[in-house]
Amino acid sequence: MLSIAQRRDFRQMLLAWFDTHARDLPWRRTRDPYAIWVSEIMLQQTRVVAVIEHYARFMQRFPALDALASAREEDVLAVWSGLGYYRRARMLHRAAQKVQAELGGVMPKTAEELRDLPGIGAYTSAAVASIAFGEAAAAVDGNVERVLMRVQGWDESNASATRLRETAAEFLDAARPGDFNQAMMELGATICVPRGPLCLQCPVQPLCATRGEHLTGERKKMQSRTVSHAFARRRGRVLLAQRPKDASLMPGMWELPSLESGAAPQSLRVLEVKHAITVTNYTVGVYDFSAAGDEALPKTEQVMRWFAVSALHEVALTGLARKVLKKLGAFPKIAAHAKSVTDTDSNMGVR
DNA sequence: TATTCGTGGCT
DNA sequence: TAGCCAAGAAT
Repeated sequence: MLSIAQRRDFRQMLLAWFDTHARDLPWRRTRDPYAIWVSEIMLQQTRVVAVIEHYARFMQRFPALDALASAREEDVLAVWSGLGYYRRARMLHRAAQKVQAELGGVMPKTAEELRDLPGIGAYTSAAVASIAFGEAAAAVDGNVERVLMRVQGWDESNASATRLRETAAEFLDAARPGDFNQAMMELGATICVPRGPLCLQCPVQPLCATRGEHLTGERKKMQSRTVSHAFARRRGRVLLAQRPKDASLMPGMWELPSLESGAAPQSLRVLEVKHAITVTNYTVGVYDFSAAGDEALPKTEQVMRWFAVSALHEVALTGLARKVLKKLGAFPKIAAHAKSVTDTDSNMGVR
């Protein structure tokens, strides 16, 4: 364990490094608590590069808390489409409505109060409170845990969550808590990376007990599955199916209609893609029904609807559906702003 | 405490 | 290429 004087040195060295090496990220250019909140939710278990695009679109569409609170959930999901972990979007939306309805549209300013909002847990409450409001709360994410474990020379046998939280609080720079928290994460994301840490570039290397990789535990191995989906495009529209509202995975979102394996002739097979969702690796076969008659379209219990290709930006698509539609040239390259997203009159007898 | 929730880039 | 992994929260 570092001494009090060593922890003071650690803060000084880390913050000096952060002041000169911090990445220029969109959410670091604002002090708007709402904007910082949105960024923190998007960044949960999601890489910075993946967040940047979605963040810009989200803030353009929902620039302030009241705009998000008054939006429809399906429109929030459409902007979130492709980012994954869609529960985050639903809870962010609900939390905005709660702040608007119960708190007069004013965000809570302490970690403790933020913690009561849907989707805000131990990490996010501390991150928002420290970055947006200057509260001396230690934010402990995966980066911070890894940095602390290496600095202390701990492995998974002696680094409990409680111990890491307590240690993070002891390390925290109470004068610049927001910067310190971000600096710890920045260090973990760019220098103290999981595999092959760049110790020679590390600003706190002299204080680190490990100076290299540390032991990590076993990972659960992935399952593999083969699935088939139907693609049908007619007169600028594509046929999509809605996942059940009570599905555990991506409820209510739109995807290509499912096919029983072997239900479609091989002659219609136009594409094969690999797609991993949580613990399963999918091999996805896509069958083109565009030229087939209505009677040949897959029979399914799912709700199905024809969508204009030009308006697919406004639809809450699954990432897999988006990927396949892009590969088949059925996804708009420029953002469309069509008012009418669906055309129920062209349902063509499909259940 | 252990699972479940997406996706894409990297090695 | 087949994993590995990311600014976690809810249940």
